[in-house]
Amino acid sequence: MSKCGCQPPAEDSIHMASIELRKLDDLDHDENLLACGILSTGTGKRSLEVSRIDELLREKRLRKPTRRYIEESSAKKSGYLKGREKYPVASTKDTSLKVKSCNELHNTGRRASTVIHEEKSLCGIRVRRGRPKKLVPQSGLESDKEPLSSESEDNCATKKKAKKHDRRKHQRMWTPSEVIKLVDGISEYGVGRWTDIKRLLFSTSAYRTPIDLRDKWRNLLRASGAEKPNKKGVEQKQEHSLRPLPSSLLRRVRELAKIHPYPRVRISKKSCIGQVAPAMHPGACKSAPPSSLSGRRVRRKNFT
DNA sequence: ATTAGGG
DNA sequence: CCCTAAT
Repeated sequence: MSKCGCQPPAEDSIHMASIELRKLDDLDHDENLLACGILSTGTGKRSLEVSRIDELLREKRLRKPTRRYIEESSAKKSGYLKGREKYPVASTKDTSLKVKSCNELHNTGRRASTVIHEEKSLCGIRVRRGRPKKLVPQSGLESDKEPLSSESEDNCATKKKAKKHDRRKHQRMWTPSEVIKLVDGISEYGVGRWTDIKRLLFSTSAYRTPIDLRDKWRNLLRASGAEKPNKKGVEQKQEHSLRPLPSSLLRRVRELAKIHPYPRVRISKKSCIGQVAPAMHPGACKSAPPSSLSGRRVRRKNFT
């Protein structure tokens, strides 16, 4: 009978133990395990068990847990989870850091190899969005994780083949529901209010920074063919995408594109003389009311 | 701190 | 997506 609740050493005791170790790389626990093993085995085949335990210990000593490994392992076990980070301030810190690094690199000139190395490792542990860290399960963010489909979220990311292509570390597919929500938010609050939209509609998303929303909107515009009427008769190829957007969405996007000057009115390169901003109809667009320019940072009631 | 634009 | 410049 094991009094400490540990399983008696079995064939795969090592495996189990390793898992345990990974979970909580703690010496105390390890010692507990050892004690448990000894106790449970009693005096019978003690030598054998002891040797096993010794092996176990050695194994542990050999491979260090490594926080990264722990994190990844834990994350994978729990399905990698869906949250990414918090989106907010981390980016700033990260950016500044990186910028500084770059500056240093430029300043020091040739002997940058060290710096480069540093930056690489820095990128490796970058916390901006890639690190699931601890993450809470989908407790609160169900509103976003509609039961629609796929939502594998993780495996469809970017790790597939691009390991060295720094750009696009990780992308997440936009689910139809997300796009709908985005369009919804844009139609409600107007183009450009990305932060507001993010806070209101994607507050639980954990990924999807305001910039992402804007980018997605840009892509939507491109996809809906609402941009660039093309002076010449060149027809826009519909770009048969692998993920054809629902026609309803397309229509909405087009509508929004009509009333929202996202790509900002194209001002002629040389002359902006006759360019008058096409006054948008008051009722059509709630965005950019000149009067609210000062107080546009109003916070909506947002529940956590 | 956010946004727009470009890569 | 990521980065940078501009506000």
